[in-house]
Amino acid sequence: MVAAPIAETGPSSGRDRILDAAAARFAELGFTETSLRLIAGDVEMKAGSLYYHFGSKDELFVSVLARGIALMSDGFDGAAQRVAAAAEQQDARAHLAEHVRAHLRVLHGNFAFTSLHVTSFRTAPEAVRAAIVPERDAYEAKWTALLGSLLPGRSADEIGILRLVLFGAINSSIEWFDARRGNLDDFADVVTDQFWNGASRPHEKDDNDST
Amino acid sequence: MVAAPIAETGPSSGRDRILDAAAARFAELGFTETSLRLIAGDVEMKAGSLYYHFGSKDELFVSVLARGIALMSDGFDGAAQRVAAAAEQQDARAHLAEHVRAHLRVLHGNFAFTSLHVTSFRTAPEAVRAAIVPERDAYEAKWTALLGSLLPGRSADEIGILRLVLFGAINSSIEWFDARRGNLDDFADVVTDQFWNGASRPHEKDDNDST
DNA sequence: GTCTATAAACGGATAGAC
DNA sequence: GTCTATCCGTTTATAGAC
Repeated sequence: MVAAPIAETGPSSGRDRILDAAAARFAELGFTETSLRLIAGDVEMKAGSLYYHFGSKDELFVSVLARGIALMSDGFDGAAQRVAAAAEQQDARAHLAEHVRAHLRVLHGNFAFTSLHVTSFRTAPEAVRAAIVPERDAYEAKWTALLGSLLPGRSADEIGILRLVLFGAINSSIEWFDARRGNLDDFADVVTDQFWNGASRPHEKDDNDST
Repeated sequence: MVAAPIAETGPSSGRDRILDAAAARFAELGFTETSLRLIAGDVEMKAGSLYYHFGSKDELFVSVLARGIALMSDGFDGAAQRVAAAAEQQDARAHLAEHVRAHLRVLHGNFAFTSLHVTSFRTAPEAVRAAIVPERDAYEAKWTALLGSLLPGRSADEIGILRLVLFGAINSSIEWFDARRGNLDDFADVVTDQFWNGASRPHEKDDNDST
């Protein structure tokens, strides 16, 4: 599945413009603090008009979250392809680094759609959570499988906890990382090194950067 | 400063009962989704009566957040005292483990007051954030100083990022850790080992547990 | 200290004109 | 496809009785 199909009506159709504006406001203010009147104002429409494109505020939010997951999932698959296509066989650390870079690039490169999964998912209406949980589970399963293959000595329980710890470390960066002040790939390398080698070992720079 | 002074009017005065109920609801539903009517109902009062104890909803939320930080800060100081009083001089890893355990124990042991700092701080009203930022900074500074002393080879920038990565890994546990299914001190040990030694090294159990 | 009553504003959602 | 107008519920906060 591809995350960004061009809509039939063109690149910036009414529906997509609403989706972009909604994502930006949800990311900025949270779900409940964002009113439909505010989103409508951002695309120079009236609140009632949104209901031609979306059935409810919940449905609009689900659409935004679904797009966020689709982008993350595509990013993971792209990283897996680059690893498979690498001329020299990569070691485990380089393999992990490729995926951490991909995750962080998509996360920060589509902030409005992806950050909501970190900040607003827990307090979202139950119906919203239920609608998006399967897609989230599928993405998390990719990571669990990856870590399991990279750390063959660990039990399934340990892999599960390590994934949560890694996600906590990486995803919390949306609350503080500022792309104008730091380089995202550099941060990805620091996190990978910390996770893989530990903070007590001197940091070795990863030169296997892909662009 | 002590975090839990007994109020003049007794252990469960009106004000403290409101504070406890508010914290529980804020943690469960978030700031905006929690109405004053709901909090009042939990303590068998009417919404208007809350204004005798608190000037506004914002002020009530700030009081909850401030108590959360005070508890975390006291927990850190307690860990520091245990380290200083240890008969044998502890190594860096054991020193870190003591503080990670203390942080996690206070975090999960006072969930209603502390989890809000992880889940609801970012979307809180600007006035609320401004009021609580100094206390948060002071707690973070304790950790920055600790990590700096434990990792003398690292630059201040690196220490800052490592603290954020560690906080992300630890604090995100409030979204998934269930004390009924897992042992919190065991998790603290896993996180400490992962942070200090890295996931690629076999896990060595820490026997220096304090009770 | 707690209550009732109410002000004033804002929310999601719908109906029907154009 | 978008607008206007409106319904109806909920919110924080205040005023004054008890």
